[in-house]
Amino acid sequence: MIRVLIVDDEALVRSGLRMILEAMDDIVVVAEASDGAEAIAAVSRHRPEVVLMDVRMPRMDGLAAAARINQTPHPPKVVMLTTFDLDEYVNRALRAGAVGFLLKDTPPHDLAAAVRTVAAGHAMLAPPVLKRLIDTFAEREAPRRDLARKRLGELTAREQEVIRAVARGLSNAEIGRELAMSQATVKAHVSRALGKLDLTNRVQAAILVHDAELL
Amino acid sequence: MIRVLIVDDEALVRSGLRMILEAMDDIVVVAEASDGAEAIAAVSRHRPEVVLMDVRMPRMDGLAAAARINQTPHPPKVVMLTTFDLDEYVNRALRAGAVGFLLKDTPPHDLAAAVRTVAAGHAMLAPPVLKRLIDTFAEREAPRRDLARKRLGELTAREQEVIRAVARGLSNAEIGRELAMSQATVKAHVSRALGKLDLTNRVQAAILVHDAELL
DNA sequence: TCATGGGTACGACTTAAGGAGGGGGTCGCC
DNA sequence: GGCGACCCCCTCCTTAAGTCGTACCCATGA
Repeated sequence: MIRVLIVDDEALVRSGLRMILEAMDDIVVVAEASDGAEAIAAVSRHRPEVVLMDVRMPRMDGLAAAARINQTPHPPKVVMLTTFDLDEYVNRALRAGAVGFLLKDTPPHDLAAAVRTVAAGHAMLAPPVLKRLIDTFAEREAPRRDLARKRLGELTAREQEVIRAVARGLSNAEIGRELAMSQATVKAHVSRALGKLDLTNRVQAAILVHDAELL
Repeated sequence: MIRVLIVDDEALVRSGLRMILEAMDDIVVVAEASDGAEAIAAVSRHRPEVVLMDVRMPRMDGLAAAARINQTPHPPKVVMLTTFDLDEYVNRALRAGAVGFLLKDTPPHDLAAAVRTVAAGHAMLAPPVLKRLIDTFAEREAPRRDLARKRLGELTAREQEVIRAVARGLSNAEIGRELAMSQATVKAHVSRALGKLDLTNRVQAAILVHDAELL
């Protein structure tokens, strides 16, 4: 039997979820809570394996509650529920330690499957949410990274070496030692690189390298 | 009818997949290919909606092929297949534009469901893969970020403001103008912040702020 | 062939950053 | 009222960073 805690500020939503889940013979709803604070209390009292929790709630919201719940000794798997798939929620929820993210219009069958999936230790995201996550991951980050790489690509090999060392926080003297060139040459490379990249100081260059995700 | 292209270097795997998929009455396998190069040719010839492609193949591997396929005008949805859930593959595959990632031991029913899911425009990852993705996303990055935040938290409010401005690549003079304080004060704040953080120059501070993902 | 241009390298010079050591001021708290 | 923490500012000084001019190597091609 998978022990589930339902958290939502609307009683109607809670009873709807309860009905769906209680219909499964391997799932039991051990408690309900109507906000984050109650949820935390309910977790320690009822020790559920899975928590289905709304994102938006009065007093303490689902994200904060999820974070708190995941700091307890043997935390249950937290699945966030939401009406809309707002991606800032997704990222924050995952960082808060949630292992699932479902839309409230998920069909009963899928809901039960999701509960079983997370109870089995797997992560589970509704397709639109997953798609959004991938988009964020693969595309939203990529343009800045790719632009940064492209810009760095305009530098000569030696300039790139120097600029990467700059981005590690090294001084010109340290770079000179590391790359076996005089400090004057390091400065010349940095200066030429800054000119090519249209930057005014080495901190900006360091930021660019970090955006390019090249250490 | 969902038109599918199967790409794998082993004929046995191809016929296995074909058998599973052809058993579904809404899916048709329009072609097979045995490596990445063939896959690209087959995509332009047969215009499939979904491509099921092995990651590891001779000549051109699945990741490279996926990237090339996604550069074509109306690219099909690419689902990567793999035996093991090596996460470097996952990240690279998603960056290459793949919208799905399945393990080869996926049950027939799930395989068909995955094909329908991606054909419907959704993303689809096998649970272990998804879990790994989330872990990478939510946890592997987190420690460094949290440590950086903790360290920055030791600074006073004003010091933090100054250091964040530093991390944007501003000079002391610019920071002074922006925060309405003299350049001397900016220097004093920077200097004390560097001392507290045990750093030797502003580039290192900038890196720290970027690790903290603030700004 | 020798002229040209890009890459690399250096030193001299100017400007920015950082350190040391102060002096005030406000605010909250014992 | 004294104390500590934070904030703001200053001067003097040292060191680091950035700019400019120049020189050399070497490939490319007119």
